[in-house]
Amino acid sequence: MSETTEPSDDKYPLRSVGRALDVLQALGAGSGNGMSVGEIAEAIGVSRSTAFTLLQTMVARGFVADTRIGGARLYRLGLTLVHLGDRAVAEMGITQIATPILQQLTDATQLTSRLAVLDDGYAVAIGRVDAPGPFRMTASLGRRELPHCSSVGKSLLARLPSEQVMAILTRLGMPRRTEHTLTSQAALIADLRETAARGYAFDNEEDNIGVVCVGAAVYDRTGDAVAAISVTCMKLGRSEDDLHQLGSAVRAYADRISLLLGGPAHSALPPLA
Amino acid sequence: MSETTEPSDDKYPLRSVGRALDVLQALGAGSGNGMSVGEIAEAIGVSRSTAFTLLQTMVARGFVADTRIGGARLYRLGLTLVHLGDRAVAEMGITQIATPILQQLTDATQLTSRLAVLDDGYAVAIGRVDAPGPFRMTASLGRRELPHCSSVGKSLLARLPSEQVMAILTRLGMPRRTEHTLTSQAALIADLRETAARGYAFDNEEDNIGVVCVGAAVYDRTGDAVAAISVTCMKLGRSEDDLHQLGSAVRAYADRISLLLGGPAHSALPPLA
DNA sequence: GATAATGTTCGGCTATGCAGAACAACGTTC
DNA sequence: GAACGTTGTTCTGCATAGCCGAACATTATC
Repeated sequence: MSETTEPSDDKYPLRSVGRALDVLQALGAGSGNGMSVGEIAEAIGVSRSTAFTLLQTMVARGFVADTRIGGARLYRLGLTLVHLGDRAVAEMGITQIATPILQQLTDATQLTSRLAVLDDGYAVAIGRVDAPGPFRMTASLGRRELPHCSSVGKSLLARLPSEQVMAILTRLGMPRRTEHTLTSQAALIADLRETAARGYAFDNEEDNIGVVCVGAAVYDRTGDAVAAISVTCMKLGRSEDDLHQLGSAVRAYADRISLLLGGPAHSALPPLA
Repeated sequence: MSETTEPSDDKYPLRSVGRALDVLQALGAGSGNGMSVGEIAEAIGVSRSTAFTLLQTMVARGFVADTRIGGARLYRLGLTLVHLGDRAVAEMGITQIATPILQQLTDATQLTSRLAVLDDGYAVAIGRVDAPGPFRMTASLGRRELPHCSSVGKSLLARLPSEQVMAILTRLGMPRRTEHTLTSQAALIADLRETAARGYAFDNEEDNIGVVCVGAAVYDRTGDAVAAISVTCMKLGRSEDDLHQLGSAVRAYADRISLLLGGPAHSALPPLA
């Protein structure tokens, strides 16, 4: 997985600020073993001295941590970011309510479960309970994921008016991730209709071969889908029936969260506008 | 809790970057309901137009999220920060190993448990498992906390050579937080000696009246205290004996994490240098 | 010990980012 | 419903903050 951090064409008002953010994203995309000044400079396309100055200011504030190792310095993401990320999640409110239910869902299914919201059209996970055991299924938080090949994305899109869905899909595109990815708006909207009817969504190897996710939406007082939850598992040896059974289980847990928010269960939803 | 975000005397190389980071910290310290351009401008001490430009660049990158509400705009922390915070924690490695044990500790004690490391002398939580029930004991992640009045802080300091401890204490100061806070280096070092001997540390209403924490250090292959765990509870009606019993329980769970890291249990530690 | 590969500092030119004021879009009040 | 106040947004010009390249310092490598 060689993610290249593109120097994000600085057409933004504040160049130095943009570059500072580039540094953070480069460190976030990096191998995790830290980066040297030179590496960072190259990654964001500036001179070493510029990168150095950027890093200095961010280290002073705890946004970047540095560790000297002999004459060299390695830079990594600082813990201030942990704090801000935690605050950002806390401000969303849903997380505290949902996490215990996610834990129950993971206990019941032995699968990694996630909580996600729609952000600017993207599906973004804001909570997670890892499956027991050393399985290390990469479930990162806060990363923007395309909604058309994600169970939480589809759960959330399913309750949106189709003009809005089409606007989002047009804006973000529907790139093919696997041979099962739905790449036409018509196909996806048909899938969303089914999803809305049954109350749970599938990602059937549409994002990664061999991996399936099952998601269901969470509704607040106003009946809007404000979030979605999902579980992730291996396709290997699971029948259609198994997946549908999993689906109604996930939907049941989602309904429990909706209940805590004062929202309706899926079965009590008003029809789509 | 009226935390004022001081405009952090811009004596840093890059002014605009420093201000951008100020904006993030202001949003993090804010009420959580979002802030307007004007509020932010005032908080960090710049003109409205400057704040506006700063916000624009950060919104474009997802570091800040904006929500229009009528003609007004409210800014809050963006989800990109969640991603970076998650990456920062993931890069520390310990978290994945420790979290299941923290969960067990919380299950066994019904108390909120935390995992923390020493960062620049400060104690910083990087993992947390909340107690069941709606108790809302504020346990924020990633915030720098003074080590002299924290059970995790004291657990970590206890295994450091006393010159280093004194250097840290001198640098950070030992402000009085409650009537029980240890405010002299001599008193704290005596406490640390006891802590090192028994393998668990107390914060006995030293940070907040009515709240006690019990912590224990986690050791890696090299025998260094790389992290510490703790539980937090109300003082109300707990005897000395109860707390010591809790202490040896926390120590036992910390030892389990050390074991997973290939490090020694507390009882197998070499004597201090 | 010489060479290479870093990290760090310096200085000068330029473009950048700053503030303040003008403009626009709302909400509010009488 | 019109005048006002408030807040978000754009504009413009000047000063300086920030960028690069090159020199210097430091540490690994052979």
